[in-house]
Parts: sequence; C-alpha cells; structure tokens
Amino acid sequence: MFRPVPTRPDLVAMEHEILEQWRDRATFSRLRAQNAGGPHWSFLDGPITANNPMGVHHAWGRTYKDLFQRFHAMLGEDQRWQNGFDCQGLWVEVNVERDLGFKSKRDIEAYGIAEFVSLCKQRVLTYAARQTEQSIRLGMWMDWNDPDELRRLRDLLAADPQQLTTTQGPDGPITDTVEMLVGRLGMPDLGGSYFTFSNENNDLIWGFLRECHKRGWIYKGHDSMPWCPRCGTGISQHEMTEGYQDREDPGLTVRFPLVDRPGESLLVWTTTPWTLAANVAAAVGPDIEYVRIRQGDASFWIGKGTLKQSARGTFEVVESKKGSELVDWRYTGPFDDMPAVRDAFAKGTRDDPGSPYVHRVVPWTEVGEDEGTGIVHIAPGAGAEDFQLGKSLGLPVIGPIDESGRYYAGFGWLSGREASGQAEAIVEDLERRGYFYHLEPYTHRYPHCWRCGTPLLFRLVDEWFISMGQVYDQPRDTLTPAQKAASLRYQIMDIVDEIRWIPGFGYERELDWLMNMHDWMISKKRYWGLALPIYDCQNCGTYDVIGGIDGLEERALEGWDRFKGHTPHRPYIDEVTIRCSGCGEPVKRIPDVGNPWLDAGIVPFSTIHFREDKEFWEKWFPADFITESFPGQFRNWFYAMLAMSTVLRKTAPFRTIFGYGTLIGEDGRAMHKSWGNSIEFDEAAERMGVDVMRWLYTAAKPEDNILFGWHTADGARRRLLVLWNTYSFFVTYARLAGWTPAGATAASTPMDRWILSRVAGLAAAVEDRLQDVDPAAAARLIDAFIEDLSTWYLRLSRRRFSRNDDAADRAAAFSTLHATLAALARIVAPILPFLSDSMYGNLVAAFDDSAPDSVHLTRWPTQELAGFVDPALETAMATARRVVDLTRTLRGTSGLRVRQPLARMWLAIPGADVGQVEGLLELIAEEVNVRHIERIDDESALVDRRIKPLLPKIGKRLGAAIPAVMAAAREGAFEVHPDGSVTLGGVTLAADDVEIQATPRPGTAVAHDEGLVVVIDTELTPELRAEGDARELQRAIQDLRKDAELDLDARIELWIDGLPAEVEPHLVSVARETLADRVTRGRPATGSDATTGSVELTNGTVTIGLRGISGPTAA
RNA sequence: GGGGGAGUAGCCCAGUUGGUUAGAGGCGCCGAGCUUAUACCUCGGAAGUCGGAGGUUCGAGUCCUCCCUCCCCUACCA
Repeated sequence: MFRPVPTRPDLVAMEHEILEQWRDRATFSRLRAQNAGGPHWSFLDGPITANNPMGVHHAWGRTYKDLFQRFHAMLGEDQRWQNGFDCQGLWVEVNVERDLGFKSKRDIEAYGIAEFVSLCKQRVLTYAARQTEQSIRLGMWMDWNDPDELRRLRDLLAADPQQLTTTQGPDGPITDTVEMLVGRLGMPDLGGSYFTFSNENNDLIWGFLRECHKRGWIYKGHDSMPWCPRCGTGISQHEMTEGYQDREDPGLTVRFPLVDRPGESLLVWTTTPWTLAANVAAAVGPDIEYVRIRQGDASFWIGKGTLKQSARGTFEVVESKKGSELVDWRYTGPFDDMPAVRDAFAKGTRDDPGSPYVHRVVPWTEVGEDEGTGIVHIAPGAGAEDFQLGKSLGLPVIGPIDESGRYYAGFGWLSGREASGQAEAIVEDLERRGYFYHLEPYTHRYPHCWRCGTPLLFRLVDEWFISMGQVYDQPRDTLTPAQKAASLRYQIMDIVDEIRWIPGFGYERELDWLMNMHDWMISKKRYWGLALPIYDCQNCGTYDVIGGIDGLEERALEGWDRFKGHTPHRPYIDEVTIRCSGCGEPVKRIPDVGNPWLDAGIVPFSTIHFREDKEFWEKWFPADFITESFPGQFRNWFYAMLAMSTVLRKTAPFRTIFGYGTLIGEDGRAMHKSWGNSIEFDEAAERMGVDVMRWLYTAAKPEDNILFGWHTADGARRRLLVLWNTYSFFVTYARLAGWTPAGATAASTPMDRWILSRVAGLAAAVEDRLQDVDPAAAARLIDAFIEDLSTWYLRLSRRRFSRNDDAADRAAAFSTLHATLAALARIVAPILPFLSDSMYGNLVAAFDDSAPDSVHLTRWPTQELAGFVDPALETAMATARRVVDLTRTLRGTSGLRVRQPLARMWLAIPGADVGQVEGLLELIAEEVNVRHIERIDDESALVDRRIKPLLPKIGKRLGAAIPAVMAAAREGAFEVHPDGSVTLGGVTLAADDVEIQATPRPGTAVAHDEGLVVVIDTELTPELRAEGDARELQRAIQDLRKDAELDLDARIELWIDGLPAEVEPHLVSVARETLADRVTRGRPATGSDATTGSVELTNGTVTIGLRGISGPTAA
C-alpha cells in the first residue's frame, strides 16, 4: 500500500525528512559513483563570499546551479560538484574591523596584522560553515565540507595556528599544522569546497602576474586616484560598480585676484573646497569668450555664457576677451602663504625649474560653460583630470591629504584636519580674507566606496596596474595580428566571441566594458588578501615579479625561515627579502595586497588542478557552464576569468554563461532590513519551504529582477499544491481501492493515452529547454502540464477512480495516473528535489526493488516514454477542450448550470480534426452534461455571418477606401458571391482577402472559435428538469457530508423531507452516490445528532438531514 | 554628462513587417459556476487619455521629432 498523503502538505517537514533520507542513504555519493567515468559536464562555481550568512538572493543563483547539475546528472554525466568560497579582501576586513570596533588602519596595525589576518581567516571559516549548512538546506548537492570540521579548524586556528591536527580527506587522513591545512582546503587530497585564500590559489595568481610582467604589462602608476579615507586604500575602476550616489556638495565660487590687473579677479567654481589648498592653476577654454563685469568697486572675469548662472546681483559688462588671451595671467591663490604651497611652487615648473612658480591661467579645451564660471580650478594632486592636465603642462603638484584623508603638515590651520569635513571652515576663512564670492548647494552624482559608503577623495598615490593595451581608433575586424598582440583588451574580446552569452545582451555588455576599461589596478593598501609578489627596488627602480612560492624561496635573501610554515599572507610573507635583479640590493615586497577579483579570476585554473594534475585539468577545462548574477560581474568575475585565461592559455575559460538579474523586495525596492521588506534565507526556507523558493526562481525570467516576498511565494506554492493534490488524490483512492503498481502501464481510454502522450512530450520538451539553458520555459511547460493533469485529465476521470465497477477500467486509470505521476516526479526532480523524491519514494521506490531508491538516481525519462507520444490525439484533445470551454460559456450566458442536463447540442468542427475528435464526443458530452451531440457540417442555419476584411492584405491596395469597407463590414452590408468573393462598401474583394466568421444570432446560444461552432439546445423538458433537480439534491447532500466532516467512505443515514414527486424516481441513485444506507422520509428527531440543511429545487424546498452510521470507517 | 532600455487596466506585464472594437498571461477586485482530491479550479465582469505634445499615413500602442519620468550601463568635467 502507498503511504498516506495528507491533503494539506507540510512541505517544510517533508523537506527535512528527505534531507535526512539523503544523509542516511548517502544518496549523493551514490549518484557520483553511478556517473563516475561517464561523459563529463563541467560546471564551474563562481565563489560566494564567505562573509555573512547567505541570503535569498544567493538562493536564486544556487537554485540554477543545483538544478543544472542535477539535470546533467540525470543525463548520466560525470561532474566535479565543487562549490567555491571567496575569502580574501576588503569585504571580510571591514566586518572584522567592525566587530573589533576599529576606526582606522592604525587600529589594525596596533592590534597586530598577524592576529587581524587570522581573524579574517576565522571569519571566512565561520561563514563557509554557515553557508554550507544553508546550501544543504536549499537542497544543493555539492561536495560539501563537514561544517563542524570547518568550525573545528577555525577554533584551532584561533588557539594556535601551528599546532598539528588531522582531518579526513577523500583518500584518507591528512595531518599538518592547522594553518597549512586551512591553506590546503579544496585541494584534491582534502576535497570539499575550494577557498580562494588557499595556497594554490594565491600561488597561481603569482604565476599569472609573473606572466604579465614577462610581457611588460605590469607597471607602477603615479596618479590622482579615487581613494577611500576610511579604508585607507585606492579604489580601482573595476570596483566602482554601484559606487555612485547622489550627494549634495557646496557649490562654491571663489575669487582669484589677478597679480597684474589690480582690482580684477577670476571667478572660479568648485564643489570640493578642500582641494583649493592644492590649487595650482585656473583653466580657461581657449575659444570661449570671457567678459569682465563690474560690481561695485570690484570686477571679475567670467565666461560670457555663464553669466546667468554665476554672476550674482547687478553687474555691468566692461570688457571682453577670448580665453586664449587670458592664458598666462598670474593670480594669487587663497592659500599661498601655506608652507606646503610655497615649497611646491619654489621648485618652479618642468620647463622653467629655476624660478618660483606663480598661479596662472592655463588653456584647456575640456572647459565648458554648462556649469560653473567657465574658469576651472586645477588641483593636480586632488583630481584625475587635473593631474593629467598638470602633467602635460609640467605644473607643480600639491598632494594635500594622507591616507586617512587628513591634511598633511604644511597646510597651516588645516593640517591634521579631515579634508572632507572642512567645507564650512574653508568658506568662512575665505569670506574673512576676501576670496569668497558665492555659495549654494549643488547636488550631483559622486563616487563612494563600494564597501563602506564613504565618499571618495582623489589622492596622489602610487598603485600597481596591469596594462590593458591601447584602444585603436578603427573597427575590431580591421586590426592586424601585431596590433592585437600589443593590446590585451582585443585578445580578450576574441575570447568573448567564442562564448555563448545568455541573455544575449551580456555579450555586448562585456565587449563594451573591454573597449572602455582602463588599466587594471591590482594593488590595495590593505592587510587581508593576496600578497602581491612585486619587489620594487628603492635603490635602482627595478621591480621583480615573483611567479610562485618556490621561485621566492630560490630568490630569498633573508627572512625565509620566518615565513616558512605560513600561508602566503601578511605579515609573514613580508619578512622575505630578495636581491634586486637590477642592482643587487636587498628588496622588500611592496606592502600592498591584491585586487580580490584576481582571487576569483584564477579559479578555472587553481580549482581544476591546472598545475598538480594536467590530465584532470585538460578534461574539465574549459567549463561548459557558469551562472551568476549579472550586476557587477562583467567587470569583475567574468572579466577577471577572461583576462587571466587569455593571458595564461588564450582560450575561453567557459563555454556558456547564463546570467540573471537582481532580487529585490516585493515592494519593488531593494531589500533592506530597516525597510521591513527583507527576508532571511533561513526564515524563508522554514516558512515557505525551499521547493517553493526554487520553483519561484526557476519560473522567473532570468533577465528581469525578481520581486521576492511572501505573496510572490504564495503564487509559486499554489502551483505546487495543485501537483500535490493530484498526487494526494491518487494515493487516497489507490489506498481505498487497494491498488498497487504491477506490470506495464495499461492505458485504455483516449484520455489515458492523451495524458501519457502529454507527459512523454513534456519530458522531451523540458529536456530540450534545460539543454538550451532556458529554465523559465521548462517551468512554464511543467506548469501547463500540471494544469492539464489536474483540471482536465483528473477532473474528467475522477469517477473511474472512485465509483467504478469496471475493474479493468479502474486498473487502467490507476495505472495511467501512476505512470504519469512517476514520470512527472522525474521531470521536476532537478527543480523540486524534495517534492519529487517524496513522491517518487512513495509511488515507485516502495514497490519496485529494481528501481533506484531516489528519483535523483534515475535517468531522464524521455527515451522510456517516447512510445506514448501521440501528437494527433493531443491536437484533437485540445479541440475537445475548446468545445467544452465554449459550451460552458454558453451555459453561463444562458443561465443553465452544468448540473442541469441538456437534451442535445450541435457541433461544427474544422475538417482536419474530425476523425480524432469523433472519438472524444462521448467525453465532451459527459463533461458538459448533454445527452446527445450532433455533428453538423454547415453552421449557416444556426448563425449569422460576418465579414472580416484582412487589412494587412488589402490595406496598401485600397488606401483611402478602407474606412468605407470597414464600416460596411461592421454593419453587415455585404454580398457574398458564388466564387467566394465579397462586395462591400463599393469594392469587391477576392475570397482570400476576407475571412468569414460565424456570429451568434440573437436569441440562440451559439459560440464559435476559429471555425469551431457550438450550439446548445436550451429547451428543458420536465424530465430533464427532474434529473437536474436530482443532481442538485445530490450536491446538497455531499455538501452536508463535508459539513459533518465525514470520511470519504463513511456510510450515512439520510432524512429527506418535501421531495417533489418528479424527483422521486431518482432517489435510489442519489442514495447510492451519497453512500446512504438508510433513507427516511421526514426530518430527523429533535435533538438528534444529525446534520441538517435544505436545498431549493424547481418545485419546492427539500429539507435534508444526515448522520454517519457508526462503524470502523465512520468519523 | 555620455550610451542603452522602458513607460499599456489597481499591480506585474504581452502586444509580431503600422490595420481600425488594445489585450496573451499572472496577481488583486466583483459576480457566477464547478467540486466528497483541490478554502481549489472554471467561466464571466469591471476598470486604461497605450507617459505628454506634435508629425508622417486612408489608418499609429507600433514609425519620426521634442519634452517628462523611471531603470540599466558608463563616467571624478570644475
């Protein structure tokens, strides 16, 4: 017997049961063993940052990852099943700092870098364990580490990183120091997830950087770069994603008094008053017209086109000059008395190093008049464009702020103050000293730190870059091999061409990024991350890039013993010095760590054992498939992998990339804890169930955002409940009938053959959609099938399961539904791993010892089911359903409920379907409760005709005559000729220029749809009415049974009072249908425990009473 | 600032090379029906200046111009 299935499922409890079952039966490892050695399918997991518990947005991508892995496993394909954790970088540092209450890098230095780095590692292990548990809960099958083991390593690491410990690898125990074991996680001998902080990962990045250096692409840049004063590090262009936010800054106009033109000043506008102390020049557009305006005693130079926005109060234009005429005018800066400014100016310019520099007007073609005064404040030490301009003119540079964003010494009262907070003080100071002109708030988009949200400043720094090569001013396909060889970006583009991007716009977006990206800034002035293997000689300027730890040992001059036994992280790695290859002096490693996308970009190599197992690598590289959320990844993970793979192997690291959008709250806003629209993964899993979540994600259009919330989930759950109810129905009646599966599927009726054909087609179609990476389409197909199964097959077949004296027919029905549900369980298995396995276990595994004990160990069923496919039957059934729909509509509009039998209906069916539909007439008759169906060939006697001119065909030809033709068609003013042509509105149209449609004649019940015409006979005889009344009575009794909460098979005692005579003959069958063993005339005795009710019939009201007859099956 | 996309019913949104009565689907609402698997399903209904203004055309949600709003990509213009 089947295990009973409740009508209202507890999906969450069921999921926990299945999880336990998988664990107890080692289902996953048996799947891996089963597919080992088969054709392989290579999935590469994009690492999830192990820095926090995973969120519902991660569950979206992880659903895709799991469903495709499971699907390919059902195709018998061997896989690596390796999850990845992203471990290094500012993400983790910022959280550890926060936990410790640190405010700046000085706090970290004081705390100790070794201890800080250890805490970062510990945090990663904590959340890797947590995310592992959550992913398992999601049903994600991967080669997971034991979360408790990860936490054990974390605790040992905290206690003493150098203690020895043993952990279990796939091929036996491994013993090493805790620190080194942690550094070896994910390697073949340890198994489990890969961790980007691993020794191997770091080492291979060194190799990559060495390769870049060999080609001359690594360089040190000196520039004004975006800088986060809180994090104390530069922010690369690659990291600017989502870094722009609206911000209100002071829009300050200041006066720069001209040295040689007494009483006259330049007016200059800035939104960053803190940079005024670094002012070196004022730029004008050489071709812009400037005017001098007089206001009181003073007069000001200003761009003519900016007068409206910049000049305040009344003024008089007294003079006009072109920008080029202003060039070289000298002016007094507002902070000229500061030592730092004096020192910088004392050295003079590049072209005139002898004499001290004085602020002056310089030409710059970029100057515009849309904003500001048309005269631009230039501070090369505090702005990227300023720096470039200053460099080209050889101007002095003043770098005003240190790494925490405070003014250096030499800036008078500003020294030591935070630059970002000085606007007000500077304005006051300028006002007092007569440099102030005007101030008003200005809102604009301003870059912020992507990690901590602090507004970025531009700061003079040395950073390390990988050159991406020049951009040629010519189409890509006209580039010569030599040009490509010289420019990495074009080499990457060629790789991008080889990849299938889903959705397609990803391809253009990646190319766009590659075309516009700047050089890759790989350095970060922080602590936790890849130690950049760059050794920059302070003596001679030579820099070496070391290609691996082994290479470092060879070159090590001093400190190797202090590093040995540690993972290649700060501070230990910093101990090692090498001999400069240029001058022989000892050189230290630059203190910078690496851009974290180097860590993730190398994984197609590091995690597929590029170095330690070439054969393995050749087999699994490139990955067949990766999938990640789009935002940011074009410049991050996708980019990093492409760049690194291009350099190392000149091949694509993956063949297909499937991207998806962003998950936001149900209210259409980003999920935010304080907005109350945020849902934690754990809460979602335990309240809605993960199959519901997985269905929601699978059915979503990947390129759109998902509005995630409890209501969205309700929609998904509803679909799953329909499936569940079908399953529950089957089990309920199979148990009642004592039916169990045996032998081959025995379909008998067209209905049986139809549903089997449908499920067979579904298997093939879903396979096709999943092969083509279109999970949403697969979900739609499944959704439509569940609807067909429930509202058509089952709805029309119910009686065959419950009150069927024909044993063979009943067995056929059970056999068909069983086969259908068993096949469906396998088809939905990749998407709904829990529900499917629960169904499969009960329906199949429990009865068939030769079948695998989990649906996930079965093969995709397309081939097995192929014999059931019957397209002609499916087409006919679609027609039959349409007929039923039309008939229901007719009944609705005629006020004839379906319970009321009708004598007959007429049906016209387009030729092609006739043969097949003929066999379904009985089915239609039963479903719409009509005694006889008459087929008619020509419906003209029953309907009016209407002409629909086919506008796309005739529109161009007739032009202005169209309105008249259409009006005639609407009014029915047309004449049909024997040859099928039609005259209307003064025009004759050929037969194929029009469509003739049937339309109901007033007073008749006719419906039509694409040639299908249905007419019902609305005449009711007394006999038909009596029969309708009987069904009405029966319905009322069944309702009462439900009210009385009786079991489906409970026998009852029935009281009937006031039954009209004409319904009397039907009472026996009513009693039979309602399982009434005893029928008493009159009402139940007062005080009886019977349930009572009444029903309106055509000729009077009937009172009903009923009561369960006590017995083993009574409630 | 530059590039791209989108604005259609209370909401999420389809709408094919321009075709006259704007609607495929989903949610919500209203009404009815069906049902001893289904507090489920089916059928029907209401409601829209198709972001705004012009233009091309016999005819525009669809094509063109300008404007408004939102989103995405990109960007230190001061």
